[in-house]
Amino acid sequence: MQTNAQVSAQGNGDPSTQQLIASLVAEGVLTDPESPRGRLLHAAARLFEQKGFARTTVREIAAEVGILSGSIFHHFASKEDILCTVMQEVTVYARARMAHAVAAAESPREKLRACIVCELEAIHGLAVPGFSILVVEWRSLSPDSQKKVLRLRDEYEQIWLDTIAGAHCPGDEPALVRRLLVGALSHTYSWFKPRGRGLSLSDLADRVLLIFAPQ
Amino acid sequence: MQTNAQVSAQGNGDPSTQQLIASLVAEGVLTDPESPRGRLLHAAARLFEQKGFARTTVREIAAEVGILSGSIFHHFASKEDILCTVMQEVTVYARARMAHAVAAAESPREKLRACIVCELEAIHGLAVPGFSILVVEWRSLSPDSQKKVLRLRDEYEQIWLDTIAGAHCPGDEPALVRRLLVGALSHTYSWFKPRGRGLSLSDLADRVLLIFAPQ
DNA sequence: TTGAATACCAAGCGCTTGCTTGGTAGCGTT
DNA sequence: AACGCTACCAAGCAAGCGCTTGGTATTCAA
Repeated sequence: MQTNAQVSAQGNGDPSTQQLIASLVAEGVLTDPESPRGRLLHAAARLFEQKGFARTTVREIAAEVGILSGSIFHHFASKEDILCTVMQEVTVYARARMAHAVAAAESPREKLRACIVCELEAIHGLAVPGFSILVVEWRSLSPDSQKKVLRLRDEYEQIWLDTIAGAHCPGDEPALVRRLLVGALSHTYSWFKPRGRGLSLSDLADRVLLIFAPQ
Repeated sequence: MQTNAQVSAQGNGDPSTQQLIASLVAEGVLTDPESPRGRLLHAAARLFEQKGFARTTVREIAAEVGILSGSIFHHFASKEDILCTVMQEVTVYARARMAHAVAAAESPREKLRACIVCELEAIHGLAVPGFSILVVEWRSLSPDSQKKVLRLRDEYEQIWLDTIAGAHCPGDEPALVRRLLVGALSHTYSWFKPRGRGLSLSDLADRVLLIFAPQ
């Protein structure tokens, strides 16, 4: 494992990102983004994020990759299957990315900051395309599909809980802090613009850290 | 104004709640809940909250009040018009309720706590049926409809901002605190159960206050 | 007694939706 | 050359959707 490679916020182009994706594809937990199935998943994620699941049609997803709507069902059992797969792969990738960032940080407080930055980058489309779908479209999933995603989500949340526990936040209730934090961070999606001239993402992370882990 | 009538969390049955509604109806800013239009709005709010806007059909809303689907369009121009009206009336009512609670509290810190409790009660369906729709279904609204609701929403938010400014939260940035707070509180919808045997709503409000306004 | 307004029904139109079916082109393997 | 696999097309079905239209029952004021 390369210790000096802190995951950057510059998107999907840089080498360390591609390396992470490649290793996850090799593990079999991520679909190859170059494959037809992979390209469909990316197109669907983009559309679901942009317009929402219910307002996105399978015809639009198909058109995005240049095939007809019927051909989608060669790769997925149903429209919901697409959403479920997107959510699973997004979760797997986000988890791997955050684990990487936490391992690279040194102090407990820096580790917590790394988590915050990671999730903010994910929410704002700087690092994990489709991440916001996990929050917004949760109810569009059937109970069975929810269980599948939840199993992966638990692994993601465990990193958070361990990190919060290490940082000694007020009240010493990591689960509660995480719950308030995930809400606060998710909601930044609807007001924070990382490319604006005001608050930067790094500034925002500092402000959040100041409130949830003062000292 | 009756100063001793703190708005309770017991739902829609108690006298002070009915009095508040009646006065808003008299002002013309709320539809009479007994009227056909009012009953449709309540049914729609319930269904939108339960199943989401896209997954609720006008036929279901109509059936809920015992009429046929076509008859709905005697009262509303479109399905979206129903959603927009629901959101407007929910906002008006929530604002009135919170203004009342803030006025009844004495210290700045207690006023902030009153806001937190008010919004938690609203989110968890204890006081303002349909409140969660404002958060979850925002994107289901056309830009024009969004503007209409936003104008009312601003009045609601102003109460929050003034109250936060008075309580001197860390960083002294009321707008930022409110933004993190609204996310944290909204998200409690997906994990906090006010009727459970664990944390009570009042306990939760205390914990939130401890983090966002320590002292 | 008339007329307007309100609230609703009965029927169905036009459109979109997710998804199915039967078939084909290209490609690597044997 | 024959096979099988992957990826896709062409056509369309069945169902559900929001919404329209023309008409009726009831109520209440003039």
